[in-house]
Amino acid sequence: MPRTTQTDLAVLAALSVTPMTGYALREAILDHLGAFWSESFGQIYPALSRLREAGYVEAFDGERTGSSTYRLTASGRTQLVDLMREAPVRTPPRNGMLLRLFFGDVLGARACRELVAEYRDLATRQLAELAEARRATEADDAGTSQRPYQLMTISAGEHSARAALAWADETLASLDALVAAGR
Amino acid sequence: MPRTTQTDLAVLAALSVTPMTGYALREAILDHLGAFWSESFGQIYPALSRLREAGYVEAFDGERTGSSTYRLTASGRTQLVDLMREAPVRTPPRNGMLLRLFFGDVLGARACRELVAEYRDLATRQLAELAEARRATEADDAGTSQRPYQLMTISAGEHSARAALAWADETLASLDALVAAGR
DNA sequence: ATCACCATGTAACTCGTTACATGATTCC
DNA sequence: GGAATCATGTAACGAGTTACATGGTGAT
Repeated sequence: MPRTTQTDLAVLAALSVTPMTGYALREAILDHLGAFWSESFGQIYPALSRLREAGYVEAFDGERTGSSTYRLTASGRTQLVDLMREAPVRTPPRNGMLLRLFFGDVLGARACRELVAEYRDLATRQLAELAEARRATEADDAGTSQRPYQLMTISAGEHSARAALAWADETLASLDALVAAGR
Repeated sequence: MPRTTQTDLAVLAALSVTPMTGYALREAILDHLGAFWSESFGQIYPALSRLREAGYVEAFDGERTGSSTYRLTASGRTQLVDLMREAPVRTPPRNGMLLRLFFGDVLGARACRELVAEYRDLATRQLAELAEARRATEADDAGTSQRPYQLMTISAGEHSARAALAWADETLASLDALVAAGR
């Protein structure tokens, strides 16, 4: 089994939709995949060099001097499908908020309340962003074959954010009860 | 702002409950925090050395030769509280399943269905584990001051897993419709 | 004795971020 | 001409995993 870079997969997948510069790639990933994926420049540029050497993408001069736009090659598309078929890599969980809450008696109910309240805000913001993304996706006439899949990922975010919200409300109530009961 | 290791926080927090060996530490983290935290030996042992040099933990000989049990010192408890008060580190999201689903037309509806079905299974397993954890926590008479907090983290897992389950069911139906409509 | 488990530790490797350096273009 | 934005790239750093090496203990 050869090496598999998660970044390669994301980059090839994004380029399969439309050719882009490295800079635009990052923006596209942030805009469209931001809820469940992220890449930084420090990953994207080395990845593009690697993929070009492997023949999976090719660069052609962009509109500006000193910028190049990348497009997927035929072998790049094959590689993309291969990478997609590999089992997703599970990132080991690391939720700093829940870690702190688990040991909440060290921190005190008041401080925990703040942690959870912040988490609730985050979920609210995510819901708003997802609503916007849903509207944009449903309005977009191009790429109708991609739309149902994109809506599924948006729905995943919505389910998750609503669950976070419900949990936060329930937990804030419990924490308030703890505070009222003399910490 | 000095360095902050996530691992230090987890280790100090776990040792605040009861003294342990490095090996037991890993088991405890896996058992009790597994749903939202993870540490490997490669992190734990160096962390223990570091923390001992800093005076945050001290080792005393364990029951076996060649094993030492670590306990939190007074300054370690102070440090623990300080670390807890720091804002949780946000891990950038990386969900390989959703990445693949977003570009689902590259992969095809059938393969996507399998991805989602696996995800559903995972959520089901998590729910079972959480039910067990809830029972164990509610039955445990020791450390009653920690119990409400532990139940909150269990509830977080339950909300999240139930949301994953609901989404998966909804999405499997959509994918079936796509397959039926001629892929 | 041998197997399973307890226990410790390190080295190699991958991944990923942040900060920095650099420069072009566009808009005002 | 100055600011914001587009664009590329690298170096330093931190975090984390896996695999390996090593040995003690307890039960059968």
